[in-house]
Amino acid sequence: MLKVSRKFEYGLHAVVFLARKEPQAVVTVKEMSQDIGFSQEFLAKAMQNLKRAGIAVSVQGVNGGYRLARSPDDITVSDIGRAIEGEPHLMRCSAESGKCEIAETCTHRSYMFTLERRIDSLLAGTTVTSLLVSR
Amino acid sequence: MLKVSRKFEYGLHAVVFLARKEPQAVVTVKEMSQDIGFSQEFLAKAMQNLKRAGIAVSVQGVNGGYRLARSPDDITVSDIGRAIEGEPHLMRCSAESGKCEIAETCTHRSYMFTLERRIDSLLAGTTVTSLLVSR
DNA sequence: ACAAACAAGACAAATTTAAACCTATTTATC
DNA sequence: GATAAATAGGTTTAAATTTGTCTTGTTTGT
Repeated sequence: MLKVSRKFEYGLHAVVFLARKEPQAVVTVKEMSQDIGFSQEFLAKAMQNLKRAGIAVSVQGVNGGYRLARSPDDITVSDIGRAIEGEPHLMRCSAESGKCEIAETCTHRSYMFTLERRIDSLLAGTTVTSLLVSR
Repeated sequence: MLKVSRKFEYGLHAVVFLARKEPQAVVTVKEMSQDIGFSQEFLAKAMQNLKRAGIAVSVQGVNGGYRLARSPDDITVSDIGRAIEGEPHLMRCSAESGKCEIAETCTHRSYMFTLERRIDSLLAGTTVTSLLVSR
């Protein structure tokens, strides 16, 4: 219940990894995947998602790699989730009306949507910086 | 991102359906699936989960069916989620240490666990009764 | 006895996720 | 300019999960 994908885990680890480096340090996918122990190719896909979402910036060519596009203070778990898994949609009807057979007569949708927003608010309130301090 | 399974949706609908009936009314899976428009066989599986979790009570034989085991006030979205999809585990390492390659050296697990608990608290704070009032 | 209904395991189909493969492009260095 | 390191991204394969169906059994009111 409520679990995130492995790709999300990879991406989150990578962002935390980059956040621990000097602000503008460029790190290769190879280095990250070796340090973390994940599939290099698959982590590369996650990094591409993060790049397209404006969370990471890529540097091509030799000595290339990735760095964070902005301060860890300004990147949230919600941002990473949206970048890799798309918008939060607790129920199918939230993703697209018509996806649920009884959307018209359903009386509890609106409350579930509220719940969805509250969950996302929790994720949006968790910055990468807050993940850096070990507790 | 963050989506629940179809089985969960079916189960949630069924619980809300039962909650709208008189307290001890027994309803068949057939009636519920026809009213709601879901696969009868599959909804039956969801009902079995709800029964095992002590959320619904089954009545066998002719005129049998299901009724809620307790007041809608005392059934939460978290209960239904646990009954159908199991415990909430945002990350693999929360489900079982050793499921993640870097659990030992991972510094942000604990914070993610906190986040997991907070999300579950939101679900646990949403009773079926609160889903009944249309807004 | 019969029919309606739940119980539950086994199976099959469909979908999603994870991973691998391959080709192209970019760019620093020699 | 050639080369090698790296990202870009599409295609395909493999694995896992979800969804749905089928079948058999049990319970119980009529």
